[in-house]
Amino acid sequence: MTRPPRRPLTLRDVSEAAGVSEMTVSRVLRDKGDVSAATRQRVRDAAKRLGYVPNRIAGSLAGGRVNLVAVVIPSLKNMVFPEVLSGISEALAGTGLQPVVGFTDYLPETEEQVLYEMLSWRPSGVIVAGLEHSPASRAMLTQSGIPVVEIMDTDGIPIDACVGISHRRAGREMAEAILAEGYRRIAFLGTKMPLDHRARKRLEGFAERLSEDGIAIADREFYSGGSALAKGREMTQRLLERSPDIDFIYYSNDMIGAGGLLWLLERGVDVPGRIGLAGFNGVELLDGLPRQLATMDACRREIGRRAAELIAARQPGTAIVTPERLDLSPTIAWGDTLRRSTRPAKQGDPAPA
Amino acid sequence: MTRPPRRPLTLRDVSEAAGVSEMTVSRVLRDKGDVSAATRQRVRDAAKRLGYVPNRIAGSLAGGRVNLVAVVIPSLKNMVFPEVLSGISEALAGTGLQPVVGFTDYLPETEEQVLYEMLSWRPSGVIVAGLEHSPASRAMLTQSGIPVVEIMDTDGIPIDACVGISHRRAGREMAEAILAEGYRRIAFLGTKMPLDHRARKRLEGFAERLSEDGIAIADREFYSGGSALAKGREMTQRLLERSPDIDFIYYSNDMIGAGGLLWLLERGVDVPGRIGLAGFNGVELLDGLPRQLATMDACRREIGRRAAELIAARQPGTAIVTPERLDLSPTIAWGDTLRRSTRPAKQGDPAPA
DNA sequence: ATGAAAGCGCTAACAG
DNA sequence: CTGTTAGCGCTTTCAT
Repeated sequence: MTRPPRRPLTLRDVSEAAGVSEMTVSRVLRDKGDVSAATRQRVRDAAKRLGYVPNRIAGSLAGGRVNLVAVVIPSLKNMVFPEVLSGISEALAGTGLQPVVGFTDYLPETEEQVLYEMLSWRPSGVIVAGLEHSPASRAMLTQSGIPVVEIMDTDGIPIDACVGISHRRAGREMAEAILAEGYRRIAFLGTKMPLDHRARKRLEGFAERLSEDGIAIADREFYSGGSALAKGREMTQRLLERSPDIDFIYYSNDMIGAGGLLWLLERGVDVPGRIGLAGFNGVELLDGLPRQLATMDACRREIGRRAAELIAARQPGTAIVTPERLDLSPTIAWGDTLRRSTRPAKQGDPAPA
Repeated sequence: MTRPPRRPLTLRDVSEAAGVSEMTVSRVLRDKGDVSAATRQRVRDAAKRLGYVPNRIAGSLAGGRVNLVAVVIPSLKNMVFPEVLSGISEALAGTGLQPVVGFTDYLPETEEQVLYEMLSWRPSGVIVAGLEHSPASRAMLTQSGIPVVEIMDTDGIPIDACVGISHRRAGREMAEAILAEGYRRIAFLGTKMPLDHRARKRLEGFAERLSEDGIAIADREFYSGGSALAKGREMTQRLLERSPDIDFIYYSNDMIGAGGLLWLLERGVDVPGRIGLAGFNGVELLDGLPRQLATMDACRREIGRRAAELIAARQPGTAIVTPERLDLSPTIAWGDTLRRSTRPAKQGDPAPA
């Protein structure tokens, strides 16, 4: 490929083509200040004809305003984040603000670099996943002087503002529901992520609530990498071979939960009679499995939306007062794998074991 | 929340704190030019102590270089794009380039706006999904004078360079395989997306190959929105009620294919004996289903990686010659739902119908 | 309603 | 090795 390296067009080119000052062109292109309809038209035509695209680098430097919002998340592999991003993107559409995304891979050090990188563009706001940051990251965010919204989690003290759910409470509530349905030999299967603070907090809240009823987690196992569905199968199998008397499995996400569910159904195990299951996230993706896995919505899209709205509301000129903490309340989706109470048999149910 | 609006620090602040010229600070911070170890240390300390974050807006304007790569994709809802993005992100890590993502929602007009928006930041390259663009978008990209890589699709003429697969050929090859296995009453189920050119091209190639054997698509149906797994179930059911003699269903994506597969297995239908199935994309997510759906890898991650590498290779200073067309060759993953030839029975197989 | 002048904060290019 | 001088392309401010 060889294309002639053209000098990018500048305001001056348009100004010459339209026969007006650069200033007037600038005014027309930004709809700022009074310009006669005739001039406006000439300028618009010239700009379009030349294919002029303004240089925001220069514009931002001069104007002191940047229409960028930094979004810092761990990864796109974890299905929750694409949805959060969609929410952000949706809410930002029409505000003139644009998301810029960076990934941390759950590494505090990478987060630090990414934040530095993004802040160096002087964005109008930052949305960052989680409340746990390195001291250097905290310092940068605090110093930045722009709105900072920490998302996903509300168990902790936000630097500036936060939008999310309490994962500790989410774990507690699921434990509560499980106990209420009479399960007692309860196991946990999850990701091995020392740095996934939200999964950790869920497990902590979960274990805490169980212990209040004098119950300990009967068995547990952690995994990393690979297809979650397949992992869910394997782990469930190993778990039940090791601890055959387990009557409930709490999974740290819906995908491994679905894997476990499929494995159990294939073996004709009575779910939720003999064994109950629950996951976490409420991934819509799984609607359509033979049975609906019990889960809890992580409010992903709404978190994204609200965080973005918060940033937008804090732009200079907007006098809206915004909360510094938005604690959303996910509710349990009971599905077909948690409630023990009898229900009409469904077509496709395997015979009880 | 009320934080004191601080004046952001500038090079001058660091320069004064360290007792050297702004230029020297600039050199240290960019590791450019020779600076004595002692001075370097003093500058580094001062910058860190003050919490200085350079202003790239100014830097880019002065230096004429922007470390941003614009990535323009339809949406994150379609699972393929998070993976493409991951590939891009991976390949860009370490090059000093940073992806900036924009979404088009499959709308040419939105694409136009997003491109305009992104080009106004004078990025060092553009990665954009698809080969179909509005005339205005084409003009902008051509004018931009920066490397443009169109991804996902190679059926068409790239503006500058492209990386992807031929969806037409993908459709043909799947048709070929299906015919080779002896299926003859073949249906198509897919998304109703007049603007998803890749799905369209797959279907075209597919139908074309069938017709070469004198076979027409026996039935077809399109959907939009909702959970793909559930849609796959519904559509498969309706299809088979309407056309009970169908012996193969080609799905436009793996998720609806998986829905169909689950529905058929629940009913004890012999797959792939009585009816064969195939999807598209090769989503790893589904590894762990009772049967592995036949599919074709869309090379998502690799497309992202190669596109990013191409952009990186075209940066000024890099003299690497890059191809203008990279046509990846996806291969059929036969799974358990396409090959009719007898195979050892697997545990969990339903009895033949 | 339009134009002219003065930077925004940084880096390229040149001096020393 | 370090400093000085000009801008980068736009917007702000002040004239006209």
